Amino acid sequence: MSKPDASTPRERYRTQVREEIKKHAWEQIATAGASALSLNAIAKRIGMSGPALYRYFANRDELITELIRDAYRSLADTFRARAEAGADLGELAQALRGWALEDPQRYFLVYGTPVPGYHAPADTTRITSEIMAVLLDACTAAQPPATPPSPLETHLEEHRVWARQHPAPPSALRRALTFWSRLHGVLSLELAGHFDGMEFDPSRLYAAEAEAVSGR
Amino acid sequence: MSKPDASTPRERYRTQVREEIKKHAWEQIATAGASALSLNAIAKRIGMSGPALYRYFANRDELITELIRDAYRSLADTFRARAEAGADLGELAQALRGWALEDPQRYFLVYGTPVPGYHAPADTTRITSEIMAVLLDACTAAQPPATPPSPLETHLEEHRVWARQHPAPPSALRRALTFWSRLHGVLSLELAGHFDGMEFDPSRLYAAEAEAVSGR
DNA sequence: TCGTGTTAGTTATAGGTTCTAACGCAGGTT
DNA sequence: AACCTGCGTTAGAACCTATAACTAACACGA
Repeated sequence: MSKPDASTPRERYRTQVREEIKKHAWEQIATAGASALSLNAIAKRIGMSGPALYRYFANRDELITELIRDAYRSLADTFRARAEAGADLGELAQALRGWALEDPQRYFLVYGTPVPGYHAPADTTRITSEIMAVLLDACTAAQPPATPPSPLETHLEEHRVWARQHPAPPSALRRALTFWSRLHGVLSLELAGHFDGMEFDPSRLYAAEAEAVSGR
Repeated sequence: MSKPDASTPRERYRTQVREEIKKHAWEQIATAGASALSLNAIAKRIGMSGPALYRYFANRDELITELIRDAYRSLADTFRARAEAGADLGELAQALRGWALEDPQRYFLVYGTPVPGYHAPADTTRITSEIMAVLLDACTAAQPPATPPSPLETHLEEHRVWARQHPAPPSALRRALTFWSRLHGVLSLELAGHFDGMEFDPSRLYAAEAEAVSGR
């Protein structure tokens, strides 16, 4: 699915088993959440006994880290694909929602409650900045009507290291952040079921926020 | 803290122990998150052996449910207190942020990743609608410049059961929802550490969103 | 004051988890 | 063909939730 399956048959077998483990892990996460992920249960379903799994993942955390990495990778891929197809901010917003609804637990794995001790490995930041780059592209393309920069925008202009070398104007920096935070706001409340009792349609709220953030 | 401690000394002792259990549970959650909450560890720290704790809480879920209820109660109380002190939307936003930063894990317990099987008990919805009522009051007070209702606003007007009997105009319904979702968006990203690498000040973004949602 | 029922605590136990250790064995490597 | 690397096994330690059975202390009515 990702690596070109190198050299030795040993390695090929190894990555194949790793992939199968991850597949079952995703199924388990989708139904019961990440906290209920059991290495034992996965091993048994694959057909091998408990500890064998530790040949492939050092521990539970490493498996989850791998899943998080894959989730980020998946989001970055769909984002980039849509962007290369010429998507504007509104379409990116829709892509984000589609990706989230496709597998809510995957969304929560990335954007949900973090476990206090855990720190993401360095290479996930590379993926997140890839996502951010796509977003900044789209925000820069969405030409804003020239207005005097807000205090927030000047602050962002002074702290723009997170945008790497991207030549986005301050208004685009602000727009990217609000895109992210507003859409995540609606999405996470919806996926967490906080709109459940209420009878309105969350997609309408999402659409309104997406429109507001795409520049009227 | 809540109940007036009724009748018998047995009951008083009982609620006292329950309260101590919850106190230790909160400490544990604050440092290691809700998923790492261990009844055994709590019992030992209190000075009694494991299973004794089951006299006070039927199981782990019931304890966590109780904590969630308390968290909701706490948020509703601070919200209502500020509202009764004449706070407008901007001050409510600040109160929300203060409450969240005070104990991030408490915030996540309420607004974080839900466990798939879990369903909140009926009486928490009463608390949430109390919070919503305060919010709707403030949104109605923030007199919007009369504009033609957006599609979202007419949709909300047609599905306003979640607002109970509150006489908020459609624009206030929309404002309450965006208040909630936008502020939650910034807050949850910040608390989850997604802004960590970036060097800008999240409180500035929050302030900007709070201002935008309070009606310029 | 003396039973009697309730309740809080105990230990023992069952079944679950992650993860380590020690071992056999087969397949790939040389 | 012989080696040896590495996969999978079982055993077991140290946790966890939760139940069962039992004891001790307390509350209260006769």
